[in-house]
Formats: sequence, C-alpha cells, structure tokens
Amino acid sequence: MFIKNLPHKTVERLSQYRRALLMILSKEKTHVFSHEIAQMLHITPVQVRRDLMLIGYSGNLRKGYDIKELIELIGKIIDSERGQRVAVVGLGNLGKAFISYFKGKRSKLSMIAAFDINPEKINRVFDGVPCYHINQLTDIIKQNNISIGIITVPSEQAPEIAESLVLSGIKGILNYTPKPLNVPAYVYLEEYDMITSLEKVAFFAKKNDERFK
Amino acid sequence: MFIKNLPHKTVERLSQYRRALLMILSKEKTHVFSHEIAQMLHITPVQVRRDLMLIGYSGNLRKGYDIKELIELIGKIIDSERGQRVAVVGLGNLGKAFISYFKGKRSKLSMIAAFDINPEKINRVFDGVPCYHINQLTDIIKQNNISIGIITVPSEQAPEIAESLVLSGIKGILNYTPKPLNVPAYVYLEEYDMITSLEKVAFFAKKNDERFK
DNA sequence: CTTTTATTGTTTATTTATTAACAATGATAA
DNA sequence: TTATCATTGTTAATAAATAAACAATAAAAG
Ligand SMILES: NC(=O)c1ccc[n+]([C@@H]2O[C@H](COP(=O)([O-])OP(=O)(O)OC[C@H]3O[C@@H](n4cnc5c(N)ncnc54)[C@H](O)[C@@H]3O)[C@@H](O)[C@H]2O)c1
Ligand SMILES: NC(=O)c1ccc[n+]([C@@H]2O[C@H](COP(=O)([O-])OP(=O)(O)OC[C@H]3O[C@@H](n4cnc5c(N)ncnc54)[C@H](O)[C@@H]3O)[C@@H](O)[C@H]2O)c1
Repeated sequence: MFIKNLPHKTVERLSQYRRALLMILSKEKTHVFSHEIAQMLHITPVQVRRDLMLIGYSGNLRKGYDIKELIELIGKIIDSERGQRVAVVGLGNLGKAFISYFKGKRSKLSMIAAFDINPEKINRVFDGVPCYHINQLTDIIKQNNISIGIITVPSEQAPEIAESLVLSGIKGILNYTPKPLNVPAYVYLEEYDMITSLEKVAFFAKKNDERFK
Repeated sequence: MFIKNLPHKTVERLSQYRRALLMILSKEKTHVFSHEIAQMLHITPVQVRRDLMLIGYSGNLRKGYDIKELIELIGKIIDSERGQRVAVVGLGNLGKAFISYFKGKRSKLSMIAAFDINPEKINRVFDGVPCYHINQLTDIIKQNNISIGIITVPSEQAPEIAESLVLSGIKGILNYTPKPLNVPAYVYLEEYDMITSLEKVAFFAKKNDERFK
C-alpha cells in the first residue's frame, strides 16, 4: 500500500503504535480509543487520529479502533511486502545486544547475518544469526539480498564499513557509532548516539530541577 | 551559564557539535568553519551558525570558530557545573554495553552505580561501576545524589523500576525498554527503541529504492 | 422522541524547526 | 585605495509538526 509523503515523525509513531498495540493485544480487548493510544505514548489523541487519517484508517465512533485491523494496516504501510533482510556489522557488546533483543520480534524484517573480524566469533551462530568474516560482506549481502545494515564496529572502522555496505548495494544504514558517516543520497542513513541522548536527558533534568524546585 | 528556552533540537545538536569537535581536536587544527561542522553532521551551515548564535558564541570572520573555546562554551551550557551522577538499572546485554561505551567519555556525567537482581552480578564491578542489589536502589541513589537513571531491565519490570527511581528523587530517565513509562512532569523522560529506528530505516530505504530505481 | 454524551475525522491555527536572504566584516588582491 | 572574496551573524520566509476547534455521528439516557 502506498501513501505519498508520510511525514517522518508519523512513520516513527506508526511503528510505536504497532508496538504498543501488540502489547495490549493479548489482554482480551479488541478495540482501543485514540486517547488510550495517546496516553500510552505520551502524545495527544489528536495526533493519533491525524496519523491514522493520513494512512486512511477509520475507527468505529463508539468502539474506537479495531486493534487487529490497525496492526495489520500499519504493517501494510510500513513493512515491505516481500520482507527486508538485515545484517549487523560488528558483533561486540552492542551488536550482540541488538541481535538478542531483535530475536523473534518482526516477521517482515529478518536478521540474516553478522560480520566481525574476531576469529572467535566467525562461523559461529549467535541467537540464530550466523557470523561471517568481514571480507565475505559483499558476497553474503548480495547472495541474500540484504538491504539494511546496522553498524556496531569500533568507530574508527565505521567509515570503511559504510563504504563497503554501500558498494554491496545496501539501501539503508543504522549507525550506532559516534562517527558521522557519508553515504550517497539513495541510501537512507539514520544515526544514533546514546551519549547524546544521555546528555539531552541531563540537560533537561537539570533545567526541570531549577524550574520545579 | 543560562540561556532560556534553548530548542530541544539545538540541545541535541550542541551535544553532537561537541562530539564532532572533540574528534577533530587532536588533528592540529585550531579553528573550524560552520560549513565544516555542517558537513560532518549532515546539516546546513546556517543551522550551525544559528545554533551558535543562540548560545551567544562568536567566531572569527576569517578563521571560523575556535575549537577549544567552542567545546568549552558548549560544556558551560549543557553540562551542570557541579556534575550529574548516573545509574544504570539492569546490567544485562544492553546495560553492560552502555557502561563499556560510556567509560571515560564525559567528565561532568559520572556513572556511579548499576543495579540488578542476578546474584552473580551483585557486588561485582563492571568497567569501574559497582553493581548493587535492586533493593538498595533508593539508598544508593540518595547517598550519592544520583539524578539520572537509565533503564535496561526486561520490559515487564520497567514500570516498577521507573516508579522506584522517581520515588528516590531522580530527575531524568532514559528508557531503553519498549514499554512506555509514566512519570511526573518534573522528571524528564526520554524513550528510545532500536526496533522503531530500524523500522524507520526499513521504511525509507524501501521508499528510496522505489524513487531512485 | 429528544437530549446528552463521547467519540471520530478533518480543517484551521499555532508553534517549532529549518532554510533563505542579506548586511557586515575584514583580509587579500587588483 | 578600491574591489573582490569568503565568511559570520541576524532577520525574514518557509516548511514541518503539533494542537485547537468543531462538525458529524450514533449510542445511551431521559
Ligand atoms: N556499547 C554501547 O552501548 C554503544 C553505544 C553507542 C555506541 N556504541 C558504539 O558502537 C560501537 C561498538 O560498541 P561495542 O561496545 O559493541 O564495541 P565492541 O568492541 O564490544 O564491539 C566491536 C566489534 O566489532 C568487531 N570489529 C572490529 N573491527 C571490525 C571490522 N573491521 N569489521 C568487522 N568487525 C569489526 C570487533 O571484533 C568487536 O566484536 C562502538 O563504535 C561504540 O562507540 C556502543
Ligand atoms: N539488547 C538490546 O539491544 C536492546 C535494545 C533495545 C531495548 N532493549 C530492551 O532493554 C531491556 C534489556 O535488554 P537486554 O538485552 O540487556 O536484556 P538482558 O536480559 O540481557 O538484561 C536484563 C537485566 O536486567 C536484570 N533484571 C531483571 N529484573 C530486574 C529487576 N527487577 N531489577 C533489576 N534488574 C533486573 C536481569 O538480571 C538482567 O541482568 C529489555 O527490556 C529490552 O527489551 C534491549
């Protein structure tokens, strides 16, 4: 299903809606109101309704939104029909943590391979994901049609890894190293640094503290 | 140093500017132009100059910005003068990864304690950070004046941990579990889920792929 | 029946964030 | 000396994101 120009923030929230809905799905409830979704995610009900309007979903005036239906529709919008394959480059603390967290979470995204240079990790399987030597990167990516790469190598190595990923035909990169990368425009790049998040929390915690004291 | 109402995004970028500047500091250069900072972070030079204007920093028309001076000023704005203390709750894959990454990174943020329930982890030291039993949480936090908590316990435990943190007087929480939390308004809460990031990358990678093909 | 109520869906307004435009500067070159 | 240049600092314009406003609806209550 195609909807043109979905705002970035809406895409993020759709993922969050689905996550939250999957969490409450078990609990016998079949429907949910916009204000319930809103409360779970600390946003306003209007925001929720607006997002759902953008993806063309209609709820029931009295019962709210059908949870199962909505989960399915979000899938149709944000997932790729044929699925997308993912690889992790750098199987250290963070790479392993990611793989263990990801396991069994999303059916349309499959974690296909990990890469490292450490001989102790190569040719072993971690949480169901085989680890290959980094020099097999291009081959494995092309063979398996992997389109998304997660970078969790030491930051100095990140630029060359990014370059290899791009040359291997990857379409999206999630970079967890603090080293900002350069990739061509046709590759979608998302960067995240935990320390920046922590510093942001520290800043606003300090500010709140002054304000509320 | 106080500057009222710094935009959220600017605070994030200030942290990123500092990170990038620290990285190039070694390389003999003493000054940097706005377009150089911009290129490193994939933003526009105007954005950089605007942010620096907001914090009242002036560069040299011919040489650009003094790297050391700027790093220092950013510190004066976003760091707390007396420092802030941080604790990690849940010393599993992600908690350990965070601690090992954080080690030695920021002088004004100190990682003081970790908490867990697993007896094998309690009373041991990980990367310089002592791990305590979760039932000591309030005591340790109050004794050490810890004001920021990072939550990396299994998601089902997250709500009760958040509540304990709040009751212990914490001022900011960084939640890495996929369970959205509720905290009072005087506590700053930041939530991050890796799978949402991955899904966002997957969505825009797919979209780019259609557009550029 | 009629009114009240709680909700959705959508338009309009507001706020926040980004980008464009351009004057000011001062070094360098003509 | 005067013009050119690349840069900063700031204001003005645009775009993106959020929130407010409110009509429409249908169930429930009176
Ligand atoms: N640990 C965290 O929470 C965290 C958080 C944010 C960012 N980071 C960043 O993520 C990166 C990884 O962190 P980590 O704690 O997992 O580090 P780590 O040292 O535990 O893991 C890095 C892994 O990459 C492998 N590696 C090294 N060079 C490689 C190469 N050329 N090709 C393939 N693999 C290679 C290493 O063998 C190791 O297994 C670092 O850049 C760090 O800055 C980590
Ligand atoms: N691994 C990742 O990359 C990743 C990414 C995003 C989010 N998460 C989330 O972060 C959380 C932790 O992930 P993980 O991979 O580190 O899991 P993990 O199981 O390795 O670690 C959890 C730790 O919390 C401890 N714990 C359990 N109950 C506790 C309690 N009541 N008090 C204190 N400690 C307690 C456990 O003993 C364990 O050491 C999970 O909720 C996961 O969903 C993980």
